Amino acid sequence: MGRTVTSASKTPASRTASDAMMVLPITRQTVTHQATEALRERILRGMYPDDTPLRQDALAAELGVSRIPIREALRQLEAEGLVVFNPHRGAVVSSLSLDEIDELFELRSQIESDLVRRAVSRTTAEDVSRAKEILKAYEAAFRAAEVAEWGKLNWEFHSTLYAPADRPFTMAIIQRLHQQSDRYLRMQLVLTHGQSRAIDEHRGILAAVAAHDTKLAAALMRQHIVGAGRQLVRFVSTERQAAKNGSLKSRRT
Amino acid sequence: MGRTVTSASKTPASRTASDAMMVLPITRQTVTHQATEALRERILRGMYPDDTPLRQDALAAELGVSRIPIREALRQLEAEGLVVFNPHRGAVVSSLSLDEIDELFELRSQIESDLVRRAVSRTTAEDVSRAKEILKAYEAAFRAAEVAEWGKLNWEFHSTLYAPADRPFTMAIIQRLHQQSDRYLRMQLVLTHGQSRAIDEHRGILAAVAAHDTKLAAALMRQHIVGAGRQLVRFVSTERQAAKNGSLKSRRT
DNA sequence: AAATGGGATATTGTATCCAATCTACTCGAG
DNA sequence: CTCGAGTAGATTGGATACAATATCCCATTT
Repeated sequence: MGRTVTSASKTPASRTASDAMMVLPITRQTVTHQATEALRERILRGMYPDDTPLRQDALAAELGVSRIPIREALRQLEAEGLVVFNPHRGAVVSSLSLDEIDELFELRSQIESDLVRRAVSRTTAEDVSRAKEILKAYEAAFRAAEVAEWGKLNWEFHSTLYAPADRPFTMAIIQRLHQQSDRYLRMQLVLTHGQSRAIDEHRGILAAVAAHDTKLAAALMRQHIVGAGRQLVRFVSTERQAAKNGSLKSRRT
Repeated sequence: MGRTVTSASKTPASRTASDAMMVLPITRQTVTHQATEALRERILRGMYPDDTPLRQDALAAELGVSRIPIREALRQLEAEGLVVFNPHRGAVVSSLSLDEIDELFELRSQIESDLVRRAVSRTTAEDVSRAKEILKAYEAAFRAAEVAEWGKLNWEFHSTLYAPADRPFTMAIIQRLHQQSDRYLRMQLVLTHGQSRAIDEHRGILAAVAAHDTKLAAALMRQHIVGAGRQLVRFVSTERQAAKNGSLKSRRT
């Protein structure tokens, strides 16, 4: 019974090394696919902040392709919830309200704590050591505030813990929710320079999983996500308040 | 605080009446949008069964448009999980394995029972009477095996119960999961001519909601979904076994 | 001075056309 | 007779070109 790791199937440790060897044999990537990945990456990295209008011509020129693959990519990202289309007016990067961010994290905590619960009993020593490896890289990226790496590694850590549950369908959904939350978490990470309880919490969760303490692992995971959500809502709240005041001030000049 | 009903915002009772008046003023629908809806509808109705290859030329001719809007529609449906793309080989209607169907319903039961739990205390008498109206139409469609109506009404009933929870984000996700499950439930509905406990179960759930019995409502909802999932897995299992035997026999000739 | 209307401009939406790739079939060699 | 190479047809992927729509500015009017 093979476990599905939902597109995060690259082994995390040897990723940089294997990429060149894995990808070269299959240069069979369609331009639309590449455009989708490029745009998703840029949105997630915060290169295009919330509510940025996404001009098809500009994106096409930037990526060196025509508008057709851009449009198809935007459609896909729309369905992923990263952009919003307005007929004849173009697409903009989607923006979550505070309520939606709150809801997002509550939903995540519910689903992901359940995933851990299902996974723990099936988790092998190998799984744990893999998670440990990822966690090491994660902490480095976290401290260095390397937002690009951080997001990937955060997902890899979580998904490694969930993988033994063997729930590909649920994983795909959770991965999208992670995408959405990471957009804002990264922002917070950059501006707070890594002030967070995330590292300790991750270690605690991993320890509980390694000890096969199902209840504890699930509870810690829930707390971890709920806590991160609360913290993030506060952060975004003050950020937006500041931005609003700033725009008011500048409008007044 | 307005409740979001996630695109099912048409009031169900006056739908047929209001459609003509509501839609005519804004004929501003893009062809891509119409194509997306048309194709989604057809897949959900079972007009294109699982694994049907979706030829862009054929679809374009059928809808009387060029291939561009078709391709964009297919991209969107891909992100919704209804079709799968193979580079340079075209799109096919996606197919769920038995394990995935099982997982789908377990996930639904988890999320939806939680939604009911949150909703009950805020449910008004008006909400209940609306649900009652929908249920009436639902039962009629169910008995008549009008698959097209049935699916919509089933979702409307469920979403009406969940709406007071005020969880737009979760609702959007659940709506997609409903889409996936309905594809198979409809098949079952047609072939079993409405043999199901669904009607009684819906009434029971609504009664519990009306009585503001949170625990009972949530428990019944969970049972309803889990039960439907189990029944469906059995049904699809035998269906596929039969299909396989049939194809074996025909291959032997 | 404010509001309204018209037109220029920018941007998106769709169709047509060409290139790249896959599939299936034929033909020939072993 | 089987297997493989090669070629023809079909189909998708992508670019260019054109049409439809929205936005913005400015003139004109009240």
